[in-house]
Amino acid sequence: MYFRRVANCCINDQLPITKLRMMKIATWNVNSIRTRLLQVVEWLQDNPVDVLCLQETKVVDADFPRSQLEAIGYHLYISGQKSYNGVALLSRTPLAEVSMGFAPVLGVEKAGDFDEQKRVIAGLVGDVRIVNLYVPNGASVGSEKYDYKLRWLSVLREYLQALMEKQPNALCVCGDFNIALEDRDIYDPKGKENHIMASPAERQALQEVLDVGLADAFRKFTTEGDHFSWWDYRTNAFSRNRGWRIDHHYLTPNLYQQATSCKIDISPRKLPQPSDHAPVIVEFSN
DNA sequence: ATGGCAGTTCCTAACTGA
Repeated sequence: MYFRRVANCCINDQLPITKLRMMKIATWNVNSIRTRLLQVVEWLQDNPVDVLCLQETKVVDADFPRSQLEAIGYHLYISGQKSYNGVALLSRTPLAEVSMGFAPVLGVEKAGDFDEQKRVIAGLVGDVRIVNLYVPNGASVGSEKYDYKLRWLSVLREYLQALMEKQPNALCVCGDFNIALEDRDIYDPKGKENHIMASPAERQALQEVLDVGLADAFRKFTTEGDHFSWWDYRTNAFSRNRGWRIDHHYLTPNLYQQATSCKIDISPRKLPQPSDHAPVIVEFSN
């Protein structure tokens, strides 16, 4: 019901079957779209996903490198700023109801100043609403930015709650969350209790977001640790697989049920001049 | 304990990231 049924057809004019409709949604923090453009183009040619959610584009909308991405068949929806943050949705079909920031859903008063940083873009593909997020990093536990991160997550919870109440679509909330929710999401969780991305208050804040009714697509298929989506550029962290799983797809139950795989593609992380994050792809079938 | 590396701009120094 969340995908268009493509066609009913018959085998030997007897058995009507319905063709399955597949859909792939990927998320990738590219750490500057201008620096990573060729890698993104080549990755999309090898992995023609329906929607790619980008974070940390680091460019104002007027300077976003559109043409090469449009040339390979993607519609672009972008919300960027100078130097920092910035999110984008790339879709093979036009998206409906595209919105940037919290204000279109929460109103300007509740959104406050949180939309000054470009971290939220959402749109509707078929009956699936995709929310693409770049959650604040938080610097260090106890810092002013850490407090901002916690307050931002509180606003996010209200935003998602409102989205689900207004229009109960199938919801895919994905992006760079800058939080490893569980110890198995970190290469070595020992001594990380006071570490940014692993502190109890951050995890609790994210859990409260998920409590609106979202589940981790990756953990439907993979329970063990040692699967990561981000590796520090320093100290050869990638070659030693000292990583963190901080890029996620969180799904409402209807969509969670339809998920058939969720995989991290580490191959772009091996390239020269890589992003420090790897793309993560979830696949659905109805 | 500290810094390691990378991207951007206020560009050869300072900032942010995670």
